Amino acid sequence: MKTAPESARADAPRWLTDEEQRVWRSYIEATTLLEDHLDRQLQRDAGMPHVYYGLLVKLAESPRRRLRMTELAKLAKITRSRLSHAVARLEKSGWVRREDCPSDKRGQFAVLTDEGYEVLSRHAPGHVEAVRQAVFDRLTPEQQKSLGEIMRIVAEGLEPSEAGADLPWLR
Amino acid sequence: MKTAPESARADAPRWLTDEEQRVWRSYIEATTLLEDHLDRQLQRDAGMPHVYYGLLVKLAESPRRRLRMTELAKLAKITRSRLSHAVARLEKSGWVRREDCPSDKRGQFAVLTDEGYEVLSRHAPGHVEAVRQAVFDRLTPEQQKSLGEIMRIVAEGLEPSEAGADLPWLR
DNA sequence: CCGATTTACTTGAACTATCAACTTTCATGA
DNA sequence: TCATGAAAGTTGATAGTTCAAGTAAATCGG
Repeated sequence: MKTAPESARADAPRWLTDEEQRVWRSYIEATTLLEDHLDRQLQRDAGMPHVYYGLLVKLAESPRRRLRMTELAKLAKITRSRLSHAVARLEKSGWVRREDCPSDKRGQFAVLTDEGYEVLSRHAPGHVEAVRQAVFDRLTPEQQKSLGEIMRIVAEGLEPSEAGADLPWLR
Repeated sequence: MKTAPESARADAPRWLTDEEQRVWRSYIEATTLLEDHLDRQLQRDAGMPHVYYGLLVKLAESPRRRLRMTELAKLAKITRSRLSHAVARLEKSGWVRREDCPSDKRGQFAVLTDEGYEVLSRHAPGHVEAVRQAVFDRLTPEQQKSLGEIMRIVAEGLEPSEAGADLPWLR
């Protein structure tokens, strides 16, 4: 009778097959190259890294162009600490401003300034073009669909709070 | 007769459709969460970020466990500058050592030390397990195959030197 | 109402990344 | 042989990220 591999840590590691390795390497290469590419594109054209651009986008899409810090951090999938630093820098650039939350004195809103909105509008075309050229223009519609499904699955699996992943008795 | 959109910069931006946007957002979320996840896992367990782990892997796979700096940088898809700093840190940790290249006095080899190899062996199981849980365990074989193809295409499209992308007369 | 937690957010230090500038060596072609 | 330019790699300054620890306000359980 075999022991069920409850604690994989101790068991023989489930190595990747050759094919899985090829997939994984391609993943690493593509994501590294792409993130670098977009970072450079945006840094050069808009003067900010890709993540910061993403923050402005989230704000622009939000009612009254504002979001609570924690909310923004969740949407952008970054830590609150990282966001604090990022917003500090975006504030210095004049693209975001902070506002106190009236209902919760601990709370802060990050608000997209007009200048921030302007920067976004000005550089959005160049950015989507870069994304298109790097990704969508190269993939068939089926591949695009597939990519969406796959990334959705992976993202969901890693979503912080994994709904009690380490608290199995709560499931 | 319509003008061909040769210089997309000036034309109406080719915005992403709603579906394309969803795909793109999922991509961003998945890659952000995954890279963070693996960084934390490796930082906690092995004391180094994911990229550095990748460097050790490349070295371990190479003959005599060594690579020229430029070669390693190319394989890992990072700049030589970044690599210089990274190797300096890995040297400090005792996992890599530099060696002069006899045939080219400008050249340097990065060599994986025994200690480096040991660290790698020790933490590889935990790392593949993390990759499995986050990615392969969640995808069907078809999805895995599809992911490989897609990432290969994207990576190739971004490969530095794009084989004369800006030298169209050479194509 | 009060003490204990939790939540919201910030801070500073240590670390990593980027960019441009620099040194050294190699290759090329008069 | 010599000058010129390219290649290999490093460096230092600046910017961004992480982690642990911190403050202050809200909430929860008696």
